[in-house]
Amino acid sequence: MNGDWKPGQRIPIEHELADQYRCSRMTVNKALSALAERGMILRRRKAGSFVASQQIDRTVMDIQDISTEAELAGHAHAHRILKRRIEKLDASSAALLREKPGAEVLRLQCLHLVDGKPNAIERRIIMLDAVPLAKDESFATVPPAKWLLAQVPWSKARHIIRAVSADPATARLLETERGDACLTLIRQTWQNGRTVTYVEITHPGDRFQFAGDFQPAEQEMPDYSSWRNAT
Amino acid sequence: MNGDWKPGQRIPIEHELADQYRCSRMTVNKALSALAERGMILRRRKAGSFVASQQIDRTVMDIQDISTEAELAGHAHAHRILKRRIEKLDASSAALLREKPGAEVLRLQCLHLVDGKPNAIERRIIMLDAVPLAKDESFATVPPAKWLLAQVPWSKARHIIRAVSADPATARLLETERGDACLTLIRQTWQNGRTVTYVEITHPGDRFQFAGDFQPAEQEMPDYSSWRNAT
DNA sequence: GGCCCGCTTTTGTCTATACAAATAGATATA
DNA sequence: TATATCTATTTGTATAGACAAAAGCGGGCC
Repeated sequence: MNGDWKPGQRIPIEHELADQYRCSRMTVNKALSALAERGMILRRRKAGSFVASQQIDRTVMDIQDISTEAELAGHAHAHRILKRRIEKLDASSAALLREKPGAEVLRLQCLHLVDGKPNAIERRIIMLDAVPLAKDESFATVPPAKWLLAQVPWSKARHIIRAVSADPATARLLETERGDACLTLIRQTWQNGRTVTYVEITHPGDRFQFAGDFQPAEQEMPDYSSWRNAT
Repeated sequence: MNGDWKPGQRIPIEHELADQYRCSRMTVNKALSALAERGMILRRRKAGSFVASQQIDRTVMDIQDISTEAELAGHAHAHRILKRRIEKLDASSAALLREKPGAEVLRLQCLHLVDGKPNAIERRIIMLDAVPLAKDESFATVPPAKWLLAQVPWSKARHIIRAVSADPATARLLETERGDACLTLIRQTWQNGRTVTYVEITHPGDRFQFAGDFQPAEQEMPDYSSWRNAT
């Protein structure tokens, strides 16, 4: 439809729309459900469907594994494991992960190089009760993210994007100046409610950014047009 | 459907699945279509459905207008217009917007305060041919983002998230140290293929982050929490 | 070989019907 | 007045059946 309804306004019930556009209620329902999933309208049983106020900007970002991303873009990727240690989860890390301390974890630190230049530092915690196989994996050839994706199908993820100033160690590894702005992606993934891994990936701010596009409905929904010129 | 299929593998055709799970093909189709929409599987007519090989991490981020976000979180929001000037689009800005130079634009600079503390600097360009009404708007009471959303329903948006070091002017306005890491969100919105506005919003890195969650398929998320008062 | 043309498989979508689930609003009750 | 209960409305979901659209496959033909 071409903007003929205003935000907050209630739209006709499915049965009326079905009559109006001479199609079945199932068809209307499918179209409206799609709109609802994209946040264009809000629906409640018995109350009806309402045009959402267009204040939320929902952006879909494809956040990929570094090595995959580099390969797709035609760049060479390499990584070096800087630290690899099995230990008990300490209190501060446990709080970060919202897990209880004492669990056996594998702690990794890893430098990623794209076209020979340092591109990211990866600091990762792997819960060994969720991924016991990681105990015997060196990660020398396959980067941790790739290995984990192949091993464990995650079922939920949480992302945080932050800007931080490079501390001395980070600056040295990323070959940038101490204090320079860095972009940090924090990701925690779960499977069946259990934490699989928690990772902080820090990129030099002058060599990295996140991008996302979004088109709200209309273009991608040809369902719409079939309402108009219905038989 | 609990992880019993591997990437690249073909999954049974809809009719077989319907038989296997004792449900109608429509139900299977709906489920598989949902998986396809989330990128979990790939489907081709006559060829079949395949488990997607590359696990792309797709994250949905709700990037809101600052004032709206602050209000929702129960914080006080205020803004001050620092600059407001009508000018012709210069060459460097034109390149940034991928528009041709010379177009008449409104250039705004605006400081956002949350609970009295500086939270963001907004540097915005509004294309006046797309939004002629902006020429007579002072933006003193309604922040530009809110005003634009009410005026122009955007149809496409592009986002970039960057980390940058605060330059002296930015640092002074945000009451932070020069060189401190800042998180910059760049957003360009279009309507019917024409640029409406381009904005860079710079937050102090120690006071701001972006967060996003994602659950792939399976359990749907009933998202009625963000219910808004409908008229 | 290479090209064109149907055949067939598989997904895509619509229809009509049915019943379930949530809940706004009305009604009864304390 | 406030609270509990009922009811009617609206969305949510499932079903079987039908046909459309894309595309892989093979046959026939040059």
